[in-house]
Amino acid sequence: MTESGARLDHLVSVLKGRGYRLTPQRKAVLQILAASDGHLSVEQIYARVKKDFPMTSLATVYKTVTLLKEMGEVLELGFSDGGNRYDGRKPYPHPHLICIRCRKIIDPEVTALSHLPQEVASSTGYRIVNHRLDFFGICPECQAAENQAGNNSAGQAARRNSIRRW
Amino acid sequence: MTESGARLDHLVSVLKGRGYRLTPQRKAVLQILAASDGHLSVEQIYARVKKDFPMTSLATVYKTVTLLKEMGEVLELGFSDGGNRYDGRKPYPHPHLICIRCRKIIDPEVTALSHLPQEVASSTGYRIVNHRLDFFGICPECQAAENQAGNNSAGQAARRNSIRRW
DNA sequence: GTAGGTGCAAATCGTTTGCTGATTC
DNA sequence: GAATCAGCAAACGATTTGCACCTAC
Repeated sequence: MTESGARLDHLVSVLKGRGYRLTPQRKAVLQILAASDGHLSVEQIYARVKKDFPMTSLATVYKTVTLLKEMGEVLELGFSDGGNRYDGRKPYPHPHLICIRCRKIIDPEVTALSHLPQEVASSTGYRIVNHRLDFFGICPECQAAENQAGNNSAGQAARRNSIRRW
Repeated sequence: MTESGARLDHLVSVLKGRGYRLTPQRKAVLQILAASDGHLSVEQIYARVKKDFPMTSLATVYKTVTLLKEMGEVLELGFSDGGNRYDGRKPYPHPHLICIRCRKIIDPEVTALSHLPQEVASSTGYRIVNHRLDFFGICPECQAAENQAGNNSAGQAARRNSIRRW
């Protein structure tokens, strides 16, 4: 069985185990989340679901994603500008690396972080339940594009206009 | 001179140095940011500004905070549920510890993190320009409150209802 | 005097919700 | 056959914006 197939089976069993119904729309969302690279927006999920179920509504996608999030089977990467992303394959805290130009997100390997929550808990008395580590930068492709644009004013304007919040 | 006084002078000089006018409303926002604990919401800033300038509008507070953010003099802690906070004293990346019950935010001491951006840059080819590390947990006060509430159903309902997104 | 800033209200946009008819189990 | 779910459209809430008037310089 494929990795995404196993993940899909798990999601289905968790859903049914809690007494939720497996509608075609939900199954489509689960499939997409199980097979994704882990950084989909709701709009992206919606677009892919509609290929199979054109009458699916955006609200249903939101409801399903929220349901999975509450069950701990999807990790929400929330951003204040509304560009939220969802990871249905690794629904536990892990570092992310986000390109501020093209919004691509990857999972970098970062060493020796597992002790940090315990360290913070010990020094502050807080009970740590979650954490998040994001790096923001410019991916190699966007760096190349910027270099190619050179120092002409059009390139500078493009760079100015691509500044985003995070 | 006090620390917040020095910080205020710095903010004023940066603003004027870039040709921006120092209006009473802006000065009030700068004072509050310079004197704050570093984790104010826009609404909190607005409420404090209005004590001195009751006719100040929320839009002006937003504009001033955005201006300072673009100048790199305020750190925005954006959250996807809209509860954004602003730090006018330490406008550079540093870890935060957020209570998911009362929303209190403190700056924990976390060791040996400065090498991480370089490590990620080396292994991925990204040019890292920013990063963010947040810990989410329950502060000692809220832990005590939950223990006092005990295992009665009212306490459990209170805990259920206080779950927030992050 | 004038460019820039303020206040107001309306617009924006991702997300949530109320409701009615349809569907899973 | 019910309780749950989907679709729709309206509501929501933080933030942004257009515009007419005002004011710091």
